[in-house]
Amino acid sequence: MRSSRLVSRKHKEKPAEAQLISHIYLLRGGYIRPLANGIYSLLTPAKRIQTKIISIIREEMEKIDGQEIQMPVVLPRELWDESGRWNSVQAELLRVRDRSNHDLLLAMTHEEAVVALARTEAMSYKDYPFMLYQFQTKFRDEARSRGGLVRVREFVMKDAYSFHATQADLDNYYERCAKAYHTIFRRCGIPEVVSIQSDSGMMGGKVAHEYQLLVDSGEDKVVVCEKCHSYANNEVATCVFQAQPEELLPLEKIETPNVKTIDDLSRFTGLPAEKMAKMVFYTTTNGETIAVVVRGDVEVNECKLQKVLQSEFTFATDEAVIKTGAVPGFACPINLKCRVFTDYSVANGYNLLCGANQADYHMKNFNVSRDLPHATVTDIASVKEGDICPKCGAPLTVKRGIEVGNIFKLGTRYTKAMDMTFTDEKGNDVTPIMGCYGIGIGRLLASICEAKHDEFGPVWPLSVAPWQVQICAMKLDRKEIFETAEQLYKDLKEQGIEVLYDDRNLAAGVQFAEADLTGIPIRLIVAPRALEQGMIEYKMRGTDESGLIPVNEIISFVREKIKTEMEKYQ
RNA sequence: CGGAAUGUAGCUCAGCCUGGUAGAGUACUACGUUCGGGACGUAGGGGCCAAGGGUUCGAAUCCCUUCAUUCCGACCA
Repeated sequence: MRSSRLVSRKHKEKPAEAQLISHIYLLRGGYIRPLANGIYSLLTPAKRIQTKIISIIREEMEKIDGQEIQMPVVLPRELWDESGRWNSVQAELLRVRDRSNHDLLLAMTHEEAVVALARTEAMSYKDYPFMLYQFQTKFRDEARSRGGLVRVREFVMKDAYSFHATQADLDNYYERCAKAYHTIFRRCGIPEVVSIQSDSGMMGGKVAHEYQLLVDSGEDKVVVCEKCHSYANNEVATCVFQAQPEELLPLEKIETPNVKTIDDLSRFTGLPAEKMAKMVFYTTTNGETIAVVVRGDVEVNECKLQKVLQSEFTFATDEAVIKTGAVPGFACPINLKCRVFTDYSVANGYNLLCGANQADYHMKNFNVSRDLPHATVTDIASVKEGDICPKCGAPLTVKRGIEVGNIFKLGTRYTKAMDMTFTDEKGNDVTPIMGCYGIGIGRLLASICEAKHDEFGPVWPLSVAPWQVQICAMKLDRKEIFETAEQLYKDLKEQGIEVLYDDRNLAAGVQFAEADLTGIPIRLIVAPRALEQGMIEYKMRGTDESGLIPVNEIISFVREKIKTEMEKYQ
C-alpha cells in the first residue's frame, strides 16, 4: 500500500470527544470515524487489524473443533418470544418493523438463532457434541456508549455456542475453550489478559468467566488477590469479615441528637465504622420494601442483591421506610414489618452500634445471633481495597479492567425454553446442554492499543499489525532514493510481505510522526547518508532496536525478522 | 434515565459577559525555500456560528424550545 493512496487522514491534535488513549489514537491515526453515537466506520488500517484478529480467533476455534457458520443480524420476534427475551430484555434490544408490520429485532446475541438452527440439525446423540461459531455484527442499544471502540452500539463479535449431551462433556469442553481463549489473547499480543469469575447476568446459567485486560482505563472493577492470584469481578467477588469474638453485652439505648449518617455517628461516638451496622432500604419492582443490613464501612453490592431478590429495585422513599416501622436515619433491623437481609459482615460482628428506631437515639451492643435469631444472612457486600481474601487471607486489591471476552455455561436455559431435544441411545428425548463463548473484536482491537502504546501512538504486535513493514523514504525527489525505495517496495510485496510505503516526499518529522501513529512494527528508512554506504536503516517500533543493513540483504533480513518476531505470538 | 458541561472552518479553539456584516492555528490548493522527529514564506479556497422560535432597527452574542456530543452516576451479554 502506498501512503499517497491510503484514505486515512492523520490528526496532530487530540480530538475533543476522546478521553481513552485507544480512542484518541484510533481517531488521530485514521483508524475509525464516528457516524453516530457508538457507531463507527473502520478505515483500512483498523479493518486490516480486525481481519488479522479474526484469523487468529478462527484458527483457535477450528483447533477446538468449531464449525464456522453465519446467522442473520435481523431476527423475527417469535424466536425471542420462545426464550422470553423479547419481553425480558428492555431498551437495549433494538426492535424494528417490516413493511407488513411484522416485529423484528436486531440481534444483540444469537442464542435463540443458534438453537433454532441446531434443533433441526442435531436429532441424535450421535450428532453430539458440536460447536458452532460466527463473526457477526451485533447491535446493542447501550444506554451510554463511550471510549471509542471499547463500548459501542454496533460491533462485530465472535460468538460460539457448544451443545452437549452431558454436563461432564460441557465441563470438559468449557476448559478447552478457556485454554483457547488464553492462546488467542497471547497470539494477539496481550498475554496479560486474566480469566476471572463473573456474573452471568441476563445470559442465564451458573458458571461464567470473563477475560479482563487489567488497565487503569478499564470500566469494570476487578477484585484481585496478589498473593494467591485469584481474580473476581466486583459483581461476584467475596471476602471474609472476621471480628475478634467479644462477650455479648446487653442492648443499651444512647442519645444521639440529629446524628444520622455513619460518618456523623463515628465522629459523635468515636467508634470506627466497622463497629456499626448500617441499614439501607430498597423498593422492588413489585412494590415490596425490603431492608438490608451491612457493616458501617461496607457498601451494598447491588448486583448481588438483585440476585438475592430476583428483582430490580430502587432506593426506598422515606415514606416507604416509615411504613416498615423504621425511623429514617435511626433505623434498627429488629421487629421491622418487612423482609430483612443481613450481610455476613454484620452477622460476624459483635456488639455493633445500630439505630434504635427512635429519632435521635441509637442502640449499643447489637448482635445478630441474639437480636435477629431468624435473620436471613447472605452475601450482599461490595468488596473493597484491603478486605480479606477468602482463599488465602491476604488483603485484596481492586483494579480496573476491560472485558475482552467471556465464557458461560448456559445449561439448558435456551434449549429447554425453545424445546430442543435429541434422542439418546435408549430412545429417550433429552435436552442438550449449552455453553457460549464471546469475544468482541473491536473491543479487543482497542484493548491491544490500550495495552501496547507509547507517547507517540499504538505499538501493534506484529501478529495483528495493519502492515508488517513501513518504508519511510527521505528526500524522495532524489533519483537514487526514489529508485531504491520503489524497488524495495516492489521486492517486499513480491515476497508476500505486507508493506506500507510512504511515497509522499514529506519532511522526515511528519513521516515519522505519522508512522508512529500507524504503529507498524518494522520500519525501513531509505535516506541519503546510509544509502551512500549502500545501507538501509531499520528500526523496530516501540523499542530502541535499530541498525543498518546492506541494500542487497534487506529482503532476507526482513523475512528473518518477521519470522523471529512472530514466534513471540505463537 | 438522573446530574454537569459543550455545540463557531475537515480538526483544535478564540469571539459571547458588554448585540453592529466571521477570527486564529492546523489541515487543504499553488509557487518558492527547507526537510533525520509534526519546518518557513507568499498567495488562495473553505462557515445557514447545531436546529427552530422569540426579543431587537440589527443576534454567533440576550431569552425559550428541541437536537447532538462529552464527562460523572444508574444500567450492561
